[in-house]
Amino acid sequence: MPSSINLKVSDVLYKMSLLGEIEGINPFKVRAYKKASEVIKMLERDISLLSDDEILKINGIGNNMLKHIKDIIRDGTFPEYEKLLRKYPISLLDLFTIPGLGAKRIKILYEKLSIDSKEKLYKAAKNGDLSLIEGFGEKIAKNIIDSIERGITQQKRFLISEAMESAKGLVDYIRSLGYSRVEYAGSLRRGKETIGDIDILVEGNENLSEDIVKYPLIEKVIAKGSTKVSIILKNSIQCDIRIVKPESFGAALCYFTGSKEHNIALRELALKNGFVLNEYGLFKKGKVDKAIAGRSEEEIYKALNLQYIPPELRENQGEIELAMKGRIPKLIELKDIKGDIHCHTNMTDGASSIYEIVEYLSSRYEWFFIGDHSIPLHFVKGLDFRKYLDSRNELLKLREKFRKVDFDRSIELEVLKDGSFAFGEEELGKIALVIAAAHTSAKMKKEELTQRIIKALSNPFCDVFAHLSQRLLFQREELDLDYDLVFQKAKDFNSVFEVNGQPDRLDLKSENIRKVKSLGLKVILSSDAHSLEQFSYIEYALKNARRAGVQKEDVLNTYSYRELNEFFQENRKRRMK
DNA sequence: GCCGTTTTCGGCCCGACTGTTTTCAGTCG
Repeated sequence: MPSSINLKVSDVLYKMSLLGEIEGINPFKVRAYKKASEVIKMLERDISLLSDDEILKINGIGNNMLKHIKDIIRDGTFPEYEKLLRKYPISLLDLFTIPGLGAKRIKILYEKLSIDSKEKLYKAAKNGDLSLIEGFGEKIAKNIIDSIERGITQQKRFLISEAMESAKGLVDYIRSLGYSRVEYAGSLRRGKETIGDIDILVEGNENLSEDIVKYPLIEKVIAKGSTKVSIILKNSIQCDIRIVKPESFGAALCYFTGSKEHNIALRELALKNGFVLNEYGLFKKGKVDKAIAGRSEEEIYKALNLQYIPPELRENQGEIELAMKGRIPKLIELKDIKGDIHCHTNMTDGASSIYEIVEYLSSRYEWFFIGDHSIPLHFVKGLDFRKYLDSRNELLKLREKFRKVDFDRSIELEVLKDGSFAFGEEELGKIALVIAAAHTSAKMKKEELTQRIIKALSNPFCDVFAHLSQRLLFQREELDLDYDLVFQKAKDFNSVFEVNGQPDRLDLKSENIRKVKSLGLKVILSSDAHSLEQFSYIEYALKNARRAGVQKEDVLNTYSYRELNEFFQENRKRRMK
């Protein structure tokens, strides 16, 4: 996980890049600051603990940047940055969040009208002061007013589920117009935790733009050309639709899937090999009329002598080097998943009855476990042991009727403040699958909290540990735990961590899944469904796991029902010794 | 400011769209 010092360094370098842009320094310097900011943000290890040599090994960081970084770690700033801060107010950077405003225009606004905040900008636009400046016409002023009034900024991000729903709606609409090849790209396709905007690719012709802007859920059309339409939907998600020809579809899909860093690395590799790569195809240098590849992504990677790289791995985090050596892992796929372990019925905070869930899942999976919260979570009617047993017996009776599928009752068992479980040992032995989780007392000291979790993991009956970090995206920070210590101890207990697919949880997050995998531990994916529709959320857990490079054999959902139960029984026995 | 199977200097991804113009700069992804 990025340490707070990494985020600080990354933030200062990013601000430096923006101020540098305003100042008008060499654009490649700007890019260097941005790139350094980016890689440090993604860095897993605490940069202040790395040696100079180790830092210099990071791609995008040279001697000058190293010096800046060390200054920032020590002083929180560095001389070149200070110099620009004396010249421009930091509040100027807020203006970058307004679409259509970049460094050049921001500088002019500041120098000519002393505008250094959204408030001043808004007033000036309303008063018509902007028209005093050459190059600022009516439309720009209107756009500024519009954006500020509606709070449309470029930094807003969305849960993947919200973005996916919007994307599917639009894709269906375009298909209904008679276009058959329509795909979403961008961070949605890469399965990122949160999504900034939606990218959609359509094989079609220029007539399509006219039809697209008739989509009823559009709030605003930003741009409309023959190959690109940009819109903002009513739920304020921006959506870029690209219209491409069949011979370019693969190249465009690759290009618009990104990430940007992956693309740049691919293009640089292409150049080294005497090719030019763009969204239309892969071309021999100087012969841009005839593409070597472009119809499919596979074609392009192959022509670059690379193994195919799944979208989830395209972050320029070493995947290109792996692909050169043919060592891209075969990632787990949806079809490998045989069952789910974690959901909620209407006995606690779910929407459906046990029967409805069995009926729904019996046609989808080979096996499944139906869970529920335990005491002492009274606010969601958590089950006591008696209720667990009774409802389990009710469930098991349904085996008669649903013979083709295996199922049993799990429980999301509360980890108490001292790390013990809400049920005693004798009771625990009678529970088919224990999913330990903490929902309360998060405000403990880091050391105490860490010990609490470790104690829970050491319990012989801790079959699975659910949503470890307790984060809720956009709402709640992750627990302040010593994660490395927790994972280290987890190795001793052969613990299994859940990868929760609720779009606001996605917990473990992919960085932590990677760590757990590297220790040789298994994970288990879950939907944590609270309604029938939410069982599909396991796909978000899957995406998260794929981004961590997880393979079929790392994931217990790929086991048969028998193998799975044997695994857990083995684990319990071993821990009791 | 970074980087090197063409390089320690001279490159650095590149095309689409908008707005304000009259041939293009700025922004964006």
